[in-house]
Amino acid sequence: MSDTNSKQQAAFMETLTALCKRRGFIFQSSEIYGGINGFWDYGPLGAELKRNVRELWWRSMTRQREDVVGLDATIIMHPKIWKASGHVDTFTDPMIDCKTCKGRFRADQIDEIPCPQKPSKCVRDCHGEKTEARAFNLMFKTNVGPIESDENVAYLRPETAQAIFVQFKNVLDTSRQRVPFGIGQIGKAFRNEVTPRNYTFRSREFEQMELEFFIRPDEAIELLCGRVATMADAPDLMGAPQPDWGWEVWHKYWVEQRLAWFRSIGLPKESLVEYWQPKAELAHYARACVDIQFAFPFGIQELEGIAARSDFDLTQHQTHSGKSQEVFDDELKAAAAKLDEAARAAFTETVAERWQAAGKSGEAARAFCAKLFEGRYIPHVIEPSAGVDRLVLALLCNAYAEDKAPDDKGKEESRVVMRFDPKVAPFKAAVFPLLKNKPELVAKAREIYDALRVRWNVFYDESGAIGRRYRRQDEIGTPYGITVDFQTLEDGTVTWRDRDTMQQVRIPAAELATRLSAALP
RNA sequence: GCGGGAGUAGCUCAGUGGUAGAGCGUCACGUUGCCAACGUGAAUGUCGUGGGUUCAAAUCCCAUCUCCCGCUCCA
Repeated sequence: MSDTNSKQQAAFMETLTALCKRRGFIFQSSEIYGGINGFWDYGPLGAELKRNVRELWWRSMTRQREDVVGLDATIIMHPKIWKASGHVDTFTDPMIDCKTCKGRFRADQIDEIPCPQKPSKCVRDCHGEKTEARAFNLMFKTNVGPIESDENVAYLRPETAQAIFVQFKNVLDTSRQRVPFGIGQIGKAFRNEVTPRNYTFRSREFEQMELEFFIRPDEAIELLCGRVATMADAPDLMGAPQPDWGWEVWHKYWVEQRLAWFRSIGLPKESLVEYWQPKAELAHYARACVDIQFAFPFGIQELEGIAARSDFDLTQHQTHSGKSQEVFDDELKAAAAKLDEAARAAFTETVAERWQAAGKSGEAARAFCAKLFEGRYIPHVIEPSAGVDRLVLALLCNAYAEDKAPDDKGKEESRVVMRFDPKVAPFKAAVFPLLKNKPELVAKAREIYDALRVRWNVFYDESGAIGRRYRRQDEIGTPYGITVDFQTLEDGTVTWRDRDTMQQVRIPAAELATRLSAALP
């Protein structure tokens, strides 16, 4: 990024943050006490915008799908969950900083790690000036109960995913779902980031919208369908999921579904990047991970990660809790029952060879196959996990526009307009009486306003010249303006003004609800 | 964590030791027959916070918080 670009982009972010504050989208948390780093509040308009995003996600991911159900779990959970997930071990190590070379090292490894400046010596023995070992933990810590002790330490969840995994069995038992199916959740998560940066993009308290979609292991699909469909079969990813889809197809399916959703709420196709993490970048348990990225002014950054996590998470929780996370699949058992002894042995050996080629144990493969023949397995999972706050920020960045508009004398003036998709816009419409000092206009406008606000978030404004009121709504992204004038009193029509084109048409007031419904499916 | 810059009205900013300001915005009243019109009036500041120097601090010093930029970090 060039220096000039970098300055322009910083200036853009300053303009945007100023607008967000001035109009009540986003405030710094605890501002009157000097603020607190990495925490942000949503003002009246931001709260509406964010709520719309959550509602649209929830609707498309759970209510409009037969195969996904919802969950709303607690933020504080049993600390063993974070042990099982790997978060405690990875993030509670005491760390030592070297003031000389600026390196940061795990305290238990300073005898092994060579000094970056003088590799012949280990970090312990090098000349660098080092800090005391300090606890370095990205999880927020608290105590359950009023007494602070090591016995009752708990953590604020650093991700919402684990709650879904640990309630997997309860949801399966009560929701009448069967694999493949998903559990969706929206909720707060907390990470004690080293450097919160880029406005709300990386915050210490943030909200996630996550789906854990549980699928059969490929080997089970092979038993059921005879073969496993892959991307080479060119499956229809926007159509209905098929029983022979393996993890690869399911993973790509969710990438496509999610991209389509982002476009549906107003992010243009060209602003979105599908980034496939190279093998070396993947976490050890992940088979594939795609980041859906957005071209923010400060760089191309992740909005959502879609990971194929195999059976890692449920297996971890089965091991740590001692509670089986296996499902029973009677279709699978029936399919296996049709195989004779020799066919089963052949299948088992094929799987064992495949696993061994991938560096896993043949013994484990044989045990796994024996379970499969009984209809039992631990489901694999595809995880589309999105950040609500960074998506709201993307919508704000994407919506901001300055264009030229004529004033009342026909002179060109610059206009700030937030081009939100109507579905996410905080206010869907604004209702104005043309003149405030004409009681009959005010009464009619208020009548229309009262009728519309039953269904939509609608704004009423009577102060100032009409053009000024239009511009105020442009700046907060209200897509439609409805103006009551003298003709309204005669024939019941109003003017309907479009935010983006500034065109006006006369329509009967009775059609307003139909118009709004059409724009807000 | 390191280095640099910044913090004064809701926003953008001026003010370098001596009465805290401007533009825009907001609110009220009047005016106004469709794109930031006009008139009159009003509100809003412990000058980021805490301490120090001084007769006197927005201004000088120290500490601290927050924001921005560049490194570093980011399961």
